[in-house]
Amino acid sequence: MPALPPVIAVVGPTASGKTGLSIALAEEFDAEIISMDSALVYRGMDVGTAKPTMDERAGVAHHLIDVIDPTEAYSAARFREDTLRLVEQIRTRGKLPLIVGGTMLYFKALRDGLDDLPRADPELREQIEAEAAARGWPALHGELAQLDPITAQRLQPGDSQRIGRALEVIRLTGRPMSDSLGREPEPLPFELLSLSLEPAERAALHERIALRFDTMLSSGLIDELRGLRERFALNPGLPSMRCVGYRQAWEFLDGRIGRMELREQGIIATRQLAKRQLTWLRSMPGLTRLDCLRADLHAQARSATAKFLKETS
RNA sequence: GGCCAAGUAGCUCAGUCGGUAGAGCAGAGGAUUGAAAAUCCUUGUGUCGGUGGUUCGAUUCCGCCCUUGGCCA
Repeated sequence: MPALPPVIAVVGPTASGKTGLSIALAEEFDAEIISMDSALVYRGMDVGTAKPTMDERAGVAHHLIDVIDPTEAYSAARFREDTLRLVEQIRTRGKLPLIVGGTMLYFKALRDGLDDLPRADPELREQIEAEAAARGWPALHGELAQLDPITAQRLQPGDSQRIGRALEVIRLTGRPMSDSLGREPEPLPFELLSLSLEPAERAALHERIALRFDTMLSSGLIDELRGLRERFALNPGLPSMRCVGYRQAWEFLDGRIGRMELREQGIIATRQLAKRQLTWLRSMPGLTRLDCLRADLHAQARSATAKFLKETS
């Protein structure tokens, strides 16, 4: 049976060195990079997302960066569609697809697929949001318990996002969300090597996170957000403005917190993000785990990649 | 040097009319199906600054000492 074409993924928590490693791998193996990052999709959000610079992108093609405005929303489903299409296109050009990022829901959606559910409906979401503001999320959770007891049971009464989504699905389809879940996952049309960058010492990652956030502040994170607020009709509830760093900078620009709190809370939020990403990674099977703190990380990644390409050719 | 206040969890603090203490934040663990850098759940033993005294028993009352603020010299 013919071997499936190879694709490489580089995943890991924030500040684990994905960008640097992926560009090195792309140059060595003639790859194009597909960004798997829910924050890099936003045009104009460069500093606070640690987006690869124009220099870094000059030598290696990057995809799924700067694809929407900060007023818009992307999704796991769109990522999966876009990525499957891009993998095909990149292979047509004779290049290696290299998927890089830290948005683990997107990664799961890519690997396992998604069930057949309706896409988000902004107006309906607004409506549900308004109901929640009036009655509280526990009340909507109670309503969900009537309409979709299976889903309601696995959700906490305060889990606004999932309760809202479950109600949205019912109102759009007339059927409970639980009816549509749990089909057999379809296999990916390619062979995937997943390199997972995980720090042996969490404290060392925390150090990097603090240093990087200070760099973001001195590189103009606040000015960047100020400019975005002038160019776009933004509000703090938008997915883009809930991104780590931007949320805190927003509070700072509104005068609700000072510079010290901005720094402290930004670093804390980044650490908590990294922790959630690591929780995802620990639960995921089939990853090739590398210690992102080791000096020979690139060499290890290179040799794992070369071995994989040899096996799949 | 004198007076006053404060020293309790990594941080900010509450509290014990004397029976060895608990919140928020941080940290840690977990969940995760079209907003996911989101959203949510679980998790708190620490010489209660030190040392003497009173007491059956002191983190709590008293003395002294130390540290940090403030005021006065």
